[in-house]
Amino acid sequence: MGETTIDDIAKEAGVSKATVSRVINNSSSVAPDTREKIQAIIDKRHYSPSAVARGLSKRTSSTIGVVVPEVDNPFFGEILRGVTEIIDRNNLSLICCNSDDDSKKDYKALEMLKENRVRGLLYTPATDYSDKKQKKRLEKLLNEIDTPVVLLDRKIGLDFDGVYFDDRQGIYDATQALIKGGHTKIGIINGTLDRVLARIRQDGYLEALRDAGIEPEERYMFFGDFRMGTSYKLSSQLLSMEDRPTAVLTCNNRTSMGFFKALFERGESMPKDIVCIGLDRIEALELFQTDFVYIKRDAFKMGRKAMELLISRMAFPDKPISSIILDAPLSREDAESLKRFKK
Amino acid sequence: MGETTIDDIAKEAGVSKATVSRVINNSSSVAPDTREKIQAIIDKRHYSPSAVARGLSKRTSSTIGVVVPEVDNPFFGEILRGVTEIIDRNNLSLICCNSDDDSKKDYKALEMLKENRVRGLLYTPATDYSDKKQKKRLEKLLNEIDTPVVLLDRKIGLDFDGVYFDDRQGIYDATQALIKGGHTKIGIINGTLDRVLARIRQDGYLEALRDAGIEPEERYMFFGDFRMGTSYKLSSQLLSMEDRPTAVLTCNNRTSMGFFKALFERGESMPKDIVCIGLDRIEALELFQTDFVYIKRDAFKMGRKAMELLISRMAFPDKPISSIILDAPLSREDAESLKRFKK
DNA sequence: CTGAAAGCGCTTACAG
DNA sequence: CTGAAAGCGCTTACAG
Repeated sequence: MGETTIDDIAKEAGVSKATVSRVINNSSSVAPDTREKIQAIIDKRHYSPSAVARGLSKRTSSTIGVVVPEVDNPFFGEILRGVTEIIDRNNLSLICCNSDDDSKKDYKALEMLKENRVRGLLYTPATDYSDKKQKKRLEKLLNEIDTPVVLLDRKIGLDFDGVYFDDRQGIYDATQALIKGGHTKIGIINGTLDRVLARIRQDGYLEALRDAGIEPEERYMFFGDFRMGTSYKLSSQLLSMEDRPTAVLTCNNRTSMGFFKALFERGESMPKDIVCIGLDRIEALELFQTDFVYIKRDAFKMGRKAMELLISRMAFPDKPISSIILDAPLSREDAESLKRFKK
Repeated sequence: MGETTIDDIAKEAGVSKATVSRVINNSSSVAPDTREKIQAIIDKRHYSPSAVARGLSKRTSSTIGVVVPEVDNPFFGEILRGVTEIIDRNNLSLICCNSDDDSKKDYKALEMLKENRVRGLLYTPATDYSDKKQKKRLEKLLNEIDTPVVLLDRKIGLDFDGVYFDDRQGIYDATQALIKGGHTKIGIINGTLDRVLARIRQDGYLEALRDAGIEPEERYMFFGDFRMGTSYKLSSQLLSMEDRPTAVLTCNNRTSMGFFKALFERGESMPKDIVCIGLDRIEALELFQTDFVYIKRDAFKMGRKAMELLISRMAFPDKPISSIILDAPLSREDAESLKRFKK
């Protein structure tokens, strides 16, 4: 029988579809009794207007696009939960893309979102697009989408709104806490420095060392790719060094996992044999490793903030570009906990 | 300047928009040189046709709807990764909804998907809709959406395609493995039995006990809600029983977490003090609890299979309804591992 | 308060 | 091989 359309309703009610449209949208005034009659028919037939027809007609859509690099990483899962909460509250809908940290898929997702004429875009770039040509191309594409965009978690030096964590400060504080605990040989398992995420973290680490008058040692710095397997290998190397660090920073949740795997495999434990501060919570780890201190990033909040920023941008297209920086504090800052860092 | 439309391209090329449409869609033949000319203009202007206008015109869309109860649960994260993989491969797009296991949000999501005239629907019901009236209402809504639907992970007794895990068999096997290890007092931390997910698991448990001639003991059965906090409480109760079980089944990943939290808090360990088989992997747990045996469900595969089933349903609307049952084997079945279950 | 008409950006028979 | 025209299901000035 096909979907019921506004025409069907209009006919059954004996009015024009303009009038039906008015009651649907509660726009200009409609005589109370015709409104009721129309509403009754709508209810009876469970009619709901086509969002796509409406979108075309109004030249605007109510769908938001989001692209994340790893849907199955709890960090992004939390972000998505935050995003969907605000989406729901505003009667929007969400087209969700997974880029798998692959720039090809990233482009493809963006193209798709462009075709879908999304009303706004939440975007976590798959890579840094540090190559100038690539960046130009990305910028062009983003502009073609011609809709507000809010960057998520990863800066790429383009002029868009964004929500980020203060990872630099987080790592700085962590490093400092370790130093205060008496450590001077502090290792770091990071990503390669051509990724801005890694550079920022490295900066926090180096700065804290220098501020404490400690000369950074290159052999204590390990650069991988934020994946567990790589971190596992690097951590094994680190742990078997002759003159190894007494404390280690692991720069994301996957990296921490790799580190602990390597550590436990050696029959060592924390903080007895070595101390570690990680970036991001690892829930299951807390079951037994109750004194794991980590840099706490509230991804749920990031999702909410980003979506709110997007909505505000949609409302005020001309307001100045803004970046929201969320803090990334240590999960514990009480003296009690920090004492455990003592060498 | 507004988005470029098919009209702009047509004018610049000096042809009708019908012809432009033909080159975009590669439909009927177009003279090679006009095709090239048009394509050049399209490329130059980075034109891509509006999916919404096309959808309206073709009376069909290329977007799929998905509703999951917890975006931030790794289990559903994996499912989404599987889904997006097939989505990408078929040039579809995904509208993603999070129901938070709340039937109000569930309805709302479905309504929204209906308005968006999705081409197909992957649906994990928030609740069982076991109330007859509720179920009728849900069925009606699902039918109004008037599009193929594939149920994910949760059966609700409606006549749709679906992909499920064989949890009953999984729990059966787990129970049997414990029995073979000499256990007769086997506890279970399950969800309330008005949820079909819990009933199925309970069935597997009871059946295995009976098949072994063991009389099920009510006091060893605990019914919560599949959340960690609840499981923690129930597990604490179980662990402090006078005549407590020597082995326990935990019926999802959150439940296992709650169990281990309670266990470790008591300073007990596994398998020394008690044995546990869980449902679903807990990656971080493997860092130290390397002998945790669990019922393995490949959520990534479930996502892929479900999306493939949906596509095949879209292609063959009249084929008979089918359910795909994915197996849920023990993570280890070697004698070596199972030996650890020995009482 | 209400309707006729134009328009949103496409596709697709139908002619030629 | 190509174009004019109708239509997809809505919304929105414009009249009345």
